[in-house]
Order: sequence, then structure tokens, then C-alpha cells
Amino acid sequence: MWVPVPTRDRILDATGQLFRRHGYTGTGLKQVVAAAHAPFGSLYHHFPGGKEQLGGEVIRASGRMYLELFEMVMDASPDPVAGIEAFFEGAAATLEETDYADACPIATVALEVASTSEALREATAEVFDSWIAAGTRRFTAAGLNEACSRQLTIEMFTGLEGAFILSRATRSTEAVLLAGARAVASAREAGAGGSDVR
Amino acid sequence: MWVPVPTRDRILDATGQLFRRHGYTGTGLKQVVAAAHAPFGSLYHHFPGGKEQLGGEVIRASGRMYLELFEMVMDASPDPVAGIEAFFEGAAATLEETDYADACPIATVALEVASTSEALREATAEVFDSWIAAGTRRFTAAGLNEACSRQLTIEMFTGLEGAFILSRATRSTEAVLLAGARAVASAREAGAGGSDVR
DNA sequence: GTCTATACTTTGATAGAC
DNA sequence: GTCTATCAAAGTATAGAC
Repeated sequence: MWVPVPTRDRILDATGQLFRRHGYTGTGLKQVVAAAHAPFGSLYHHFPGGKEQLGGEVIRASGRMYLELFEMVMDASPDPVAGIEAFFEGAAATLEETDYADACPIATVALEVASTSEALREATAEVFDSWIAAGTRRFTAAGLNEACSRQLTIEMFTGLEGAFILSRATRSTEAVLLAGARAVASAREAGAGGSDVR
Repeated sequence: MWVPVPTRDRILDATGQLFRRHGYTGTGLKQVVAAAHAPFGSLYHHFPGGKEQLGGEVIRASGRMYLELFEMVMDASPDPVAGIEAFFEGAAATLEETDYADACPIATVALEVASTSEALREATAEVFDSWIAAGTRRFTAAGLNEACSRQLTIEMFTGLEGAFILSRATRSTEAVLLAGARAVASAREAGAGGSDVR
């Protein structure tokens, strides 16, 4: 049975999509309501704080969704190393499928607002911190110590984010694939439970 | 003796500065001419192609400048590994000095235009390719084979770019420092001429 | 080449009827 | 809660005097 999607959620979804491809300043509110099939007034009814409030909620929602994707891929893998491999391979596949449009849901916005909106910058920082915490938990559970886990996690997401920039610009998955291989090698060396006998 | 800076160059410089902090769509042309102390008409006299032409030239000029910085740091270092270390340390220092504003001169713009302007996307791709070529040259000269050199270079810039995102968002140099350590370790393992006896 | 004035469009935001 | 009409400001771009 079909259930209508609430206006507020449609606006959130549409904005998230637009943010990925056009960024924060590149996305107009009129564009948002058109994509969300919502009347203009509804936007300010649901988000009285205007574009900045909407931006903050979209950043947090997008960050949460990407975190869930990460957890899901890791859960579906036999061990953390295989999980990392699958995560990067999935990222590369998505890039190709979407003509290099869908990479990190908040990276573009994060760079745009880093020096222009303290409120939004904090939202992006919280998202990245939540990813780091989740990765650190994973690797700690696999036997690594806290410091090692955190370091490995940051290297992994750092490599992924940077690779997204190069891959989208050059329209090639080379960077993402290399970053994935690098993350896998680091995880294996750190002893994050590869399936190989050691 | 003081020599006046041509209007065209002042516009290019000012736009480059603004692009770093506000991005492409976030930078208005009125803002540009104000910062460059240039009359509005001069902008269209020197850049008849409007904002997109200006953007393209700024991307290429900024990319060239950052490449020169890389070459300079590498030249000033005893070996490639030490050069990488110095490059990342310099990046971290600049971040702190500028309150996390000045990182990669074209990253924000690269993500913004990747799916919105083919002409500008190509400009960013050319810049990244030029960096990769320069790094590959360095490591090849240090004794690594072509494939290894390219891989190491991409991993290095990929790590730097991703670390810039996390560092600017969280206002911490942790990610850049970790990415630097990772690049140094990779270069050393690959055999890019560390000063240590092996 | 420099500079001013202006045209036209889009932006974020608000008011008020329903 | 939904929707339309409208505002002031900022956006890019152009014309034309000097």
C-alpha cells in the first residue's frame, strides 16, 4: 500500500540530491521546491530558519544515511578488511553509474561552508566525527587498540574523500580504486582481521 | 622600485583568493572587482567570456602556483621522502595560520563544477593531471618505476585533498598530519630514497 | 583600457488568502 | 498546512562615455 511522503521529507530529500551535485550556494530554494513538488510557502513553514536551517538538517540527515550505508556494508562482510574493500568498490561503481555525480553527500557543502557559515561547518564536523567514531568502533572490535583504530579510520575516510575529488574531476575511478587498495593494505598491516593466515 | 600590478592580474589574484574560501558560485563578480580594486567594466574587457572564462583561468593559474610550491618544497629537501614530509607539514602550518581557510586552491571549485560546467571540470582535471605528472616525475627520478611512482603520487595528493576536507571541517590538523605520515610511510616502503640505511 | 550606469534575472525571504 | 503574489537585494551581463 502506498503511503504519501510528507512534504517536509520530500524537501529534505530533494535538497540532499541537489547539494551533492550543485553544492550549497549552487542550490536555489526555488529549485528545491520545484524538485520536491512543494509550494514555496511550505519550505518556510517547515524550516523557519530559512536556507541555513534547511542546510543544517540536510547535512545531518545525509551524513546519517551515509553512515548507515557504511555500517551495512561492513555488517555484510566477513571481516573489516573485506568490508573496506567492498565499500570502496561500491563507491567506484556508484560513481560510474551516476556519471561521476554521486560521491560523498556532504563533501562539496563541507568545503563551501568551512569558512562562510559556522553553524553549517559544525554540522559537517559532527558528521565526520560520527563516521570516525563508527569506524574506530569497528576496528577496535576487530582487535586493534583505540589509537590505531582511529588512525586507520581517518586514513580511510581521508583517502575516500580525496579520491572522490580527483575521480569526479578526471572522470576516472583510478583514484578511488587506489585509495581503496591503500586502505585495505593499511588495515591488513594493522591486523584488522584479514582472512589470510598470519 | 615599485611596479603597478596590471588590472588583469589583480582580478586573477583576487578571484583566486575568493574561490578558496567561498567557492565558485559563492563568489560574486561584484565582490571580485571590489577586492581587486578594479572597475566593473574592466572585468568584461579582460574576460569577455564572463565568469566561466575567468573561472577557468583562475583554476589553471592557481593550479600552476600550487604545482610550483610543490616543486619548490621538493627541491629544497634532501630526498623525496623528506620533501613529502615538509609539504604536509607546510600545509598543516598554513591551515593553522589562516584559521583553516587556505587549503587546496581548487578543491572547493573542483567539486562544485564537476557536474555543472564541463569546461571548468576539464580545467580542474588538467590541474590534477599536471600535479600527478610532476609527482610521478619526481619519484621516477628517485628510482621507482613508472607505475609505482604514479600510484604513490595519486595516493599522496588524494590523502592531502581528503585531509583538507576533514581538517577544515573539524578545525584540526589531525587528518593532514596523519595523511602526511601515511604518505611518508608509503614512499619509504616503495623505496623513494629515504635517508635511512636499508 | 578605464570607468559609470543600467538592464535583466535569480536569489532568499515575507505576507496574506485559502 | 497549502499555495500565490510580491519584495528587496544580489547575481551576471551589456552599453557607451571618457
